Amino acid sequence: MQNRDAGKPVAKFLIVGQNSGKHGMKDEGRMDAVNDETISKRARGLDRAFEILEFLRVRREPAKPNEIAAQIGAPRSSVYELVNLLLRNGIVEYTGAEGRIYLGRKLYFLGAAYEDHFDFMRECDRVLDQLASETRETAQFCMLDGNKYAVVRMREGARPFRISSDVGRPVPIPWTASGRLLVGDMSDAEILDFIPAEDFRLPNGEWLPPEQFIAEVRGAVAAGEFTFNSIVDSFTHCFAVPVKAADGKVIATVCLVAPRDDGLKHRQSYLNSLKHAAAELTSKGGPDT
Amino acid sequence: MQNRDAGKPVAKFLIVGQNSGKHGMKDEGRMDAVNDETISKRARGLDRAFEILEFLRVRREPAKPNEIAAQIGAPRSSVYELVNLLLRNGIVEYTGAEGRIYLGRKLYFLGAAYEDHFDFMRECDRVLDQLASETRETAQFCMLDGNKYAVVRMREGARPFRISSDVGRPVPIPWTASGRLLVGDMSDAEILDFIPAEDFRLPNGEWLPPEQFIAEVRGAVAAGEFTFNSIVDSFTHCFAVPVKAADGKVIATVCLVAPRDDGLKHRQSYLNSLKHAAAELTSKGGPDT
DNA sequence: ATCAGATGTCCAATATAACGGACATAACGA
DNA sequence: TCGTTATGTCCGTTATATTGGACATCTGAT
Repeated sequence: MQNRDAGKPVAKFLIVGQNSGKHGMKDEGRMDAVNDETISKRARGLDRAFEILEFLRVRREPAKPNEIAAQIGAPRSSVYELVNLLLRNGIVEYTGAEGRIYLGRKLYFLGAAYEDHFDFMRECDRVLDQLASETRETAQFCMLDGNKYAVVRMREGARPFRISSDVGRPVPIPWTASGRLLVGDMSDAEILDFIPAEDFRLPNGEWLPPEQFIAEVRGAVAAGEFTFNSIVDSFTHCFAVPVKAADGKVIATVCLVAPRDDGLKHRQSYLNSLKHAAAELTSKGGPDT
Repeated sequence: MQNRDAGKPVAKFLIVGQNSGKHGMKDEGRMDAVNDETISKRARGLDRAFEILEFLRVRREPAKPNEIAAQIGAPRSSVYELVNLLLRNGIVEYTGAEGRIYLGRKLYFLGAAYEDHFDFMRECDRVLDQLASETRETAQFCMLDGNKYAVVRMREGARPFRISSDVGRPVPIPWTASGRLLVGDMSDAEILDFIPAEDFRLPNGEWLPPEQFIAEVRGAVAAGEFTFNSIVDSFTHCFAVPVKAADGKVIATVCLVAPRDDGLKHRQSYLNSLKHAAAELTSKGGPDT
């Protein structure tokens, strides 16, 4: 469906949230929204606000404040208050009918500024373009988003029926080929701690034993690639290779999503293209150091 | 410089923040950040947070928390606190060296979701593409952002030296051709109230008498177009025509930015293309009703 | 007509977020 | 060397933001 500007030129880079250990600012909390332990009574407005935005983002359609409150389990009065603040700031907007609201233009602008900042992303698009035209398959650039996998950038292939996915939609790591590479730098324990247990339950209901997943991770890292018939559907074959930062850490992946028969038929040539692409991105270095 | 995906396909629409009068939610505050009257002592965290994001956006490069505090005139301790919250949420990220921070990936995702939601934007890109290829000039889709003008979508022309502007950067309304159309629905008093007085000071230091501006507005609305040698530089000629919502209100403009000689030479044909483009967008209706 | 749920508004109580200012380093010139 | 500035941290005070709940409509179902 989607397909956000798999297009032409475009912006720049993307940093891993690696907090880089040293310079300043204590690393306190970590983790997503959830509190650490003692259930603190009142939630912070700012956190709630981003919960609302996140809710709208995954829902992908407008909602009424009342409904939002119910869905995210927040006090209605708080949500109304926050929604008003967000409206004032242009972060959310009234949409068409019925006081429903949705993500606002300001967010678009902020996102655009993010893109602009990173030269790497432009490079990334160039590489994806080339990949897609070489293989005629859908090419993607993927990263971790918290403890989920997400497509950051995508270029659809040149088929009559194109395969694509939502940019930015969080997907459980074990469901994806890239997932095998993106957690490659962690120890077994870290991986198990990092990935929510329920994410090993595949969309078809099957249970992927974490040990098996970890074994695949180790294999993928060693091989510098991972390919499989996707486990989220029945017709695609996925190819993923790592993109590494200067220090050798895996910061992203480049992927191809192909129909199964084509995937198997062109396996070697696809992998070659992919590795070439990843090498180009890797050499361009990571963050704007 | 920039040039965010003037590219191919892409997303959807864009709503005017028109608050549409009726349904629910009292319209309280209005306006940008600034308080209404009594200088309330403490600023709200959420507002401050977006002030920070906005600051980074216009600055267009990373900054240290300390510096941000100084620049936006906020207490340092507050800024440090907020920055930490934003970091936790992935809204801002550490960038390269020195605890500097910048807009984060999450914002990119939120912005992408905004785009996706609106079919109109896809249509818009199609129209801009066509405009740009017809005329070989830079084509833009512009709207108001609060009480400023902003380019929402852009397609660069096919010249060796291309003309472009930043997507989303706020520009004083009187500096732009589109500005003459975008405030066309307001009364004289409303216009003067809406546009900050200092925005009538042009970038070259000259003072544009508000009466003159208003006269131009009335003329532009009547003609359904506005063209002039840009007052922000010495080499461009700008063309703007309105895009209207179903109710006839001007919600946006489509523009061309051309070198002066070409602009004058092809004036009529450019205007024709532009009006055709605007008509297409207008007929596609506004918001996702 | 009646009822239950969904929706928006208002308000007082109190947990706490924003603030100012003190403190500790690091970086930098003179 | 020393003083000055830039930077990050910590903490007590207090203004206030968040919250629960009461209220008022509106809707649709029965």
